[in-house]
Amino acid sequence: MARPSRFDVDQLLDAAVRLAAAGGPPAVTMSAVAQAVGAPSGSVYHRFPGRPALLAEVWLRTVESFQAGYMAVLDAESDPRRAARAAARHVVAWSRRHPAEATLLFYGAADFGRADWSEEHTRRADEGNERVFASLGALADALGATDARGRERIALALVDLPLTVIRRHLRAGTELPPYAEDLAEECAAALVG
Amino acid sequence: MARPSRFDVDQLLDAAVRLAAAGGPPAVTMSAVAQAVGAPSGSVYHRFPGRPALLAEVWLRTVESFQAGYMAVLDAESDPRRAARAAARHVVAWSRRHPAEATLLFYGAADFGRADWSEEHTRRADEGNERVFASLGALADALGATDARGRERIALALVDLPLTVIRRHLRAGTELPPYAEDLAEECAAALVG
DNA sequence: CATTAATTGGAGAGCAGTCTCCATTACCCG
DNA sequence: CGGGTAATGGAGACTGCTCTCCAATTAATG
Repeated sequence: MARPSRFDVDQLLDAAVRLAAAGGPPAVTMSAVAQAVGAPSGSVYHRFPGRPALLAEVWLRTVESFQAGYMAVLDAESDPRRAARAAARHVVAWSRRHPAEATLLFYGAADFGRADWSEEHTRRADEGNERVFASLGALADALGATDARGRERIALALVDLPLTVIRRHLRAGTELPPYAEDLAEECAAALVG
Repeated sequence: MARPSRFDVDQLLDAAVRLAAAGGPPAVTMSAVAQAVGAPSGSVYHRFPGRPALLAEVWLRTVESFQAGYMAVLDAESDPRRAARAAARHVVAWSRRHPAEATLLFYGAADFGRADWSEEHTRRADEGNERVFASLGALADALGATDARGRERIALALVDLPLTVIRRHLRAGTELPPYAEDLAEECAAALVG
């Protein structure tokens, strides 16, 4: 029906992810993305109404991809202790497979301009978080963690700590060692008790 | 000898810390700092040769203040297990006392424009890190952690994990609960073994 | 009181990035 | 083969930030 597109949304988002991983969210400028794929800036504005929308999509696509895999792992295992270990491993394995995307996770939605997002984008972000929060809460119950402190300890063990293992190496610029998955799993197990 | 200054370095850095905590490093513009203290932009350039130097000083003053207190705690206690617990507690206690500064720790030197820093600033950053790394290495030895993996686990327990406890709440916007110090200490103990 | 030196105060040049606008291009369909 | 449609390609207005420059101000000093 019309002229075929040379630049599709995912191609632009991929470039944006690379830029963000290399230089942080501020490096994701409309012109930089355009230049990265060899397009004029007008083409970027054809796909995204503005920079806030582009940043929101970069963030949401990354986080939702991470969360989808994470929750799949949580739900696949019925024994809570084994689910906990698998979850911790998964975080590291996912980051190993998606290094640029993992880098983005160490920023927050705020760094991607959440304040300027559309209501729709904000809602998507909140819903994703709530879903993970709910799954994690159910697992915490199964593990006998009843109060806020116990739940926090579970969240630390299954999400934050594995991510931190990655972060140490990204920060230092050293390569992720082969034992990273084991380390995350064994630390998670130690914290879950 | 001369006209007295209305705006001193620390006053400008304090404002910069507040801006960075609220809006991330990109929010620390020369004009924003000037406006925050009620000065014209020229006055900021009188104290700092440019934005890279300002960002470097903001980062280094914060990190060095954190590291000084941290190493004092590590050195004050000779029993390694007690030192470990005290260190974890200290990270949380320091962050509670310095919420804005703690927020900055979740960025990296790269986000504060390390690539544009002077050689002097880069050196200061590296030296601080090496000192902490050395102290932590000594403690790891005392705890019987010999290989890279064991050392990494110690670092996770004594630095990254306590910081992560803070980060969860800063991200979510919830207040730091009173049990945070205990939680960090008990998690660190569990990881140190 | 005049000199001197450090500092303020602010105007504005230059630049980078966002976003608008619209002519042009290329494909699909009847 | 020509009309309709979706996309490109790029020029340029506008905005906000960095940084320069220099006159005006203020206090200590001899």
